[in-house]
Amino acid sequence: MRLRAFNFKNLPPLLKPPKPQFSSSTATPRHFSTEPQNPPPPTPPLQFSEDHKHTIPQIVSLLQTTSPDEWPTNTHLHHLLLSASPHSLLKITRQLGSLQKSLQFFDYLKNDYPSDSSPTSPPAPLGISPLSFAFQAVLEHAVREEDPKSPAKLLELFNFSKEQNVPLSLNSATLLIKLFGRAKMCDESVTVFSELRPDLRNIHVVNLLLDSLLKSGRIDDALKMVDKMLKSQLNVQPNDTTMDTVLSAFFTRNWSGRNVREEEIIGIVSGFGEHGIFPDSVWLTQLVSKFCRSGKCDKAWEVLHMVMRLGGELNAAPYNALLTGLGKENDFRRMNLLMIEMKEKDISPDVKTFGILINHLCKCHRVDEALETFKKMRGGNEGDEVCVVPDVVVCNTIIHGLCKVGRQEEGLKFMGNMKLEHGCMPNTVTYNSIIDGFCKAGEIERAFELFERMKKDGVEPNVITLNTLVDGMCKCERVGSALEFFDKMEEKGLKGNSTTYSILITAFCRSNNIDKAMALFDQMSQSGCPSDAIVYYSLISGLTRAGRLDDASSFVSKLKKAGFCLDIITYNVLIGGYCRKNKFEQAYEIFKDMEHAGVKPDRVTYNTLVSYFCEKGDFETAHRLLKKMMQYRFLPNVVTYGALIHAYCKAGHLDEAMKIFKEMNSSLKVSANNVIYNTLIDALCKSDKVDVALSLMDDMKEKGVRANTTTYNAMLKGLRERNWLEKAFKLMDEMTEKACNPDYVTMEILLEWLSAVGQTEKLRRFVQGYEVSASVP
DNA sequence: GGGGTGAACA
Repeated sequence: MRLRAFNFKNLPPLLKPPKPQFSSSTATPRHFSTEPQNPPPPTPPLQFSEDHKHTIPQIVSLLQTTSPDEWPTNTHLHHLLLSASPHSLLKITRQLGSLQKSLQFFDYLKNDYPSDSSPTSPPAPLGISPLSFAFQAVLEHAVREEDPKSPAKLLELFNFSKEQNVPLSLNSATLLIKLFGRAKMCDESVTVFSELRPDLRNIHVVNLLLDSLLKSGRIDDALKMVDKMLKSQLNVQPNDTTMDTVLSAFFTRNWSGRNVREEEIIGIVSGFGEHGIFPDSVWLTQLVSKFCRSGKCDKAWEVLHMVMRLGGELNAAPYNALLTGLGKENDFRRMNLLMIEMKEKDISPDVKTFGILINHLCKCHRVDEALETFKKMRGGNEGDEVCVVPDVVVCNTIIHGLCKVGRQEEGLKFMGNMKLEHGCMPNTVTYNSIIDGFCKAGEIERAFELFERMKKDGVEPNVITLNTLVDGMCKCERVGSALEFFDKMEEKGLKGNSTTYSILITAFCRSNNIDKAMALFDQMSQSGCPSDAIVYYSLISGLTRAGRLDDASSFVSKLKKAGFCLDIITYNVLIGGYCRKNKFEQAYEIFKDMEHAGVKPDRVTYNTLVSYFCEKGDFETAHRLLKKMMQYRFLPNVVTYGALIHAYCKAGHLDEAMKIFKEMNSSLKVSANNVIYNTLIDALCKSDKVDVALSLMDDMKEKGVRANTTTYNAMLKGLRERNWLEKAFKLMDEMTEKACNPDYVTMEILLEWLSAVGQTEKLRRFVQGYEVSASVP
C-alpha cells in the first residue's frame, strides 16, 4: 500500500508522505504476507558491521528476485543485511536498477529497522544514519530518470526526506544543490544547504551553492558568502573552484541580477590571494583584458600587480594583455615600465609580447624602431638577451607597418625573405597588406601582379583581398572597373560582404552617382548579404553630402528598423547637411534625436552649429553656443575660429575678425591654418589694407603655415588694385620656388594686369616655371 | 569544463 505512493507513473502527486503506520509499534499487518499467522522472529537491531564484499551481490539478487511485500518476513535477507555497512547499503541501493525499486527498498529499511532511524531519534552526532546512504542512492536513481531542466522528482524526494526526518548525506545535498542550481532553482538549493548538518558541509557543496546563487543573479548573497569564507567565518576553506566560480560570474552577463563590478572582483581576487589562491594565467589574462577593453587599464594594472605582490605565479600572457590595453591608450611610459618589470621578475617575453610592441610602434609610424625591435627579438645582435622565433603574425605586423608608411617595396622584400630568414610562409594577410600598400600608393597594376602571384603560390585570396583591390580601384577613380572586378570575383565564388558594399557605395556617392549607390544597397539586401551599421552610414553620408536629405532620412529610418544606431559622425553629417540647406528645424530634430539616443554632441557638432549661426550673421547665438561648448569642455579649435573669422569678414566686421585672430594666436594658443590666413588676406585686400595683408603673409612664413594658390590669388588681386608690380613679381617667384601652381584665377588676374602694363614676357616665363624678377625686363 | 594576449579592407 505504502509503495503505491512511490509509483511515479501516477504523477502527480509524486510522493505522498506515508501514513504514520511505519512505526514498529503498529499492530496492523503492513504487508500481504504468505504467512501472516507466523510472524517473523524478533529481529536484532541492525548492526552495520564491516563490509563483506560477497554479501552485496547476494542481497541485491535477493531483492531483485523477491517481491517487496516479502522482504519484511525474509529472515535471510534480514541476516544478510546485518553484516552490511552503511556504505554497502549505498552500493546495494544503487544496484537495484530503478528509482521505484530503490524507493521500495528504502521504505523497507525505514519501516523495518526503526531503531536506527526513528523519526524522533536525533541524528547521530558523529557519522550519519545508514538510511541517509540508502536515500542518497534513491536520489541518484531519480537523477538518472529526471529531466534536468525541471527536477520535480528530486524536489519531491527532498521534501519527503524532510518529512521523514532522514538527514541528508553530504553527497545527497551535493547532488540536490547541483541539480537545483542547474535548473535555476536557487531557493531550493539554499534550503538543501540549510538542511545539511553544518559539520558535514565541505567546500565542494559550498561552491555549488555559490554557483547556484550566482547563476540566478543573487550576486549580493553570493558575495556575502564569499566574504564570510575569506574572513574564515564559514568553517570551510575556499579553493580554486571557489574562485573560478566567482570569476565566471564576472564574465557572464547576468540578466536576472546585477553584474559583478570591477572593484568587487579586485577585492575578491585580493582576498583569495591572501589565502594563497590565485587565478591561473588564463583567468588573469581574461581579467586584465576585460578591464582594459572597458577602458580601465588602471584596474588591470592594479589586479596584475596585486596578484604578483601576493605571490601568484605569472607568465607572459597577462602582461601581453595589459601591454595591449596600454598600447590602445598610447601609454608608452607604462608599457616600458611593464617591460622592465618583466625582465626584473624573470618573465620571458614571448613572440606575442614582441608582436604587441612592434604593432604599437608601427601604429605610431615608428617603423624603424619596430624593425629594430624585431631584430632584437631574434637575438641578432651580440648582447641581446632574448631569442624568440618569429612567426607569421609578427612578420605580417612588420610588413603592414612598412606598407602603411609607403615603404611597400621594403615590405615586398621582407616577404621574399620570410621563408628563408624567418622560417615562416607568407599567408593571405601578408599578401593583403602588400596589395593594400600598392593600392594606397596608386600602383594598381603592381597590386594586381601580387594578386596573381598569391594565387600562383597557392595562397587563397579572401574577402579582404577583394575589398582591398576594390577600394584601390575606387580611390583611383576607377569605380566602374572596381564594380566589374567585384562581379567577376563573385562569379568565381569569392563573395563580397558589407564592407565591399560600403566601399562601392561611398565611391559611387563621391562620383555623384547616387542612384547607383542606392541600387547597390538594394543589391546587397537582395543577395542576402548581412548588412552592418557602416554600410548604412556610408549611404546616409553620401546622400546627405549630395543634398538628398529626404533619401538620407529614409535610410536613417531603415537603419533604425534594422536595429542599428547612428554614430556621432553620421549625426554630425546629418546636422551639417540640414544646416547647409538652411533647414535648422530639421537639424535641431536630429540634434534632439541624438541626445535622446544617448550620443553626446562633440566638438564637430558644436562647430557645425556655430558655423551655421555665423553664416546667418547671428553672432549672438554663435557666441552663446561657443560659451556652452566651452562649458562642456570642448575647447574651440581652428575650425571654430575659422567659422567666426570667415563670418565676420563676410559681414564686413574686419576689425572683429582680426581681434579674434589675434586672440586665438596669443591667449588661446590655437594656431591659425592657411584657410584662416586666406580669409583674412582676401578680406584685407578687398578693404584696401594691402599692407596689413602683406604683413600677414610674412606672419604665415614665420609660423610655418604654407601659403597655397588661394593665398597668392587673394594677395595678387590686392596688389593689382594698387598696381604694386614689384611685390607681385616677388610673389610670383615665390610660387615658382615653392612649386605652388597657378590656377585659372591666377591667370585671369595676371593676364589682364600684366598685359595692361606691358609685362607679358614676365607672365610667359612664369607659366613656363622660371623666376620672373631675375629675368631681363 | 572552458576560459586569454599580437597581423589585413571602409
